Amino acid sequence: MSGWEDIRAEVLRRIRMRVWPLGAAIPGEEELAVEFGCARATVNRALRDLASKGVLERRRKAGTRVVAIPVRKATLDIPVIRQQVEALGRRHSHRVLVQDMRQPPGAIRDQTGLSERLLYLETLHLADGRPFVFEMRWLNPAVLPPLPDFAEISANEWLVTSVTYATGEIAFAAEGAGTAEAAAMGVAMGVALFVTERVTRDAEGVAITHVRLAHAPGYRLRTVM
Amino acid sequence: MSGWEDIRAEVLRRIRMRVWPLGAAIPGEEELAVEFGCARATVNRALRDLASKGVLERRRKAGTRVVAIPVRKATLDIPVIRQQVEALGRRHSHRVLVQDMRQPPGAIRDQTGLSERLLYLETLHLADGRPFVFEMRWLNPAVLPPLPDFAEISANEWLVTSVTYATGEIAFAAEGAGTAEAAAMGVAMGVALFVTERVTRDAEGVAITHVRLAHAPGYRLRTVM
DNA sequence: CAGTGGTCTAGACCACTCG
DNA sequence: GAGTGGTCTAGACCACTGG
Repeated sequence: MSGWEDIRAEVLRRIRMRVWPLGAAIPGEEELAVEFGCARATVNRALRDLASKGVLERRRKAGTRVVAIPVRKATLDIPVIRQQVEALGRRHSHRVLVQDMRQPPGAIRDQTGLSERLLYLETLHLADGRPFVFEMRWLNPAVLPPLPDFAEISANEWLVTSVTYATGEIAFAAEGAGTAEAAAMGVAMGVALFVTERVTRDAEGVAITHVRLAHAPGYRLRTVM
Repeated sequence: MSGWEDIRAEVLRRIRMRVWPLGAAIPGEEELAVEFGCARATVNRALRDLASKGVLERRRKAGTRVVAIPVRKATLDIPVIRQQVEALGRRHSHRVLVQDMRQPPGAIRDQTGLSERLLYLETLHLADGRPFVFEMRWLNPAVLPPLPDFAEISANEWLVTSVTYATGEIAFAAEGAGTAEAAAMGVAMGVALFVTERVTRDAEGVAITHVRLAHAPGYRLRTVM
């Protein structure tokens, strides 16, 4: 027993076996380093990892304790739509249905903090020619480089390469298909669609884009714990 | 400039400014440590963090390069339902609607790898007395401690404290309300519901439980990037 | 096989925060 | 104020893998 992953495993074992009960404090790093016969940095690495996964809670001076009611954390991959399609072994294409400048509605203004006129795009993404995702996007030209021809490269893909590593919020929901979605995706109104909504911001917190993706019926977002 | 977070910020800046273009290799840790005037371990920490977020790709011998088409990673919190409800400032309660031993249907057998008879539970979770989540759960008694009275403590909550830090898979989808869900939640058939499906496994990979949570209309799963 | 990242060590200082 | 985790350093060895 010496690597930090071994130490993490031993700590987990003690939690499972109730050697360290839920909600209880565990020994300090120094003490564990002595017991495990390793450097404190190694213990630190193991405990920090478990804290990042919601198993432990750590505070200076207060020490480390096992979380009483764990809030598990899972990691999601947010790929570009073209990659999603190609990962399924299908061919991606897209069609721009709407592109103009317009005033954002109230809901978009609230989420982005932008009230000026924005570029609005409706794009249908296809997998092997069949509807895959219906995208409704608002772009803030004020904080973007010169825009390309979105018939050539989808806004979805252009943004990840032109705006590297921005921050923002994501939300997932289930919604019945609206008029535009039903028409574009060839489904009945009200059919349950998986919807992803995202606001992307630059380093100063100014909104770059707001996008709403409605996925075709049957779509599942997966991950492991 | 000296902490690992400062170094991470500087690396990100260079990527955004295209000093290091998308897809290109960046200097080795040794070289960067000299340039930044810090220890190699500090550079390592910064680069490892960016790799875990999908910005960099690292391989021994091959070195570190900027990912050409970034796959952003987001972290989700998976709380216990009672915590979710209470975080909204509402009061949680639950009702067990069905509890018996039965043969799992094909879909559950495929996902869990279990074909023997399992304990089946249908539970309705309420927030301030109104339907919040409809839970359909399969439990494998063979790998569980003695079961409690699920009218007292919901299976959802009992499991997180009795089966600490298990692994498994999660999937999210949008589905129209089925017969059981429509009746239990008081909504019309076919209404779009946000559905969470989870398989939990013990250390040996044996399925402990399969659960399907149908959230009441309006539910949104949120996170930040 | 050799270069690069992955990890460990022993020691040190610091920042936060509980009491 | 003092105890605990957070981080940094300088050096070392190791594991993986590309050429």
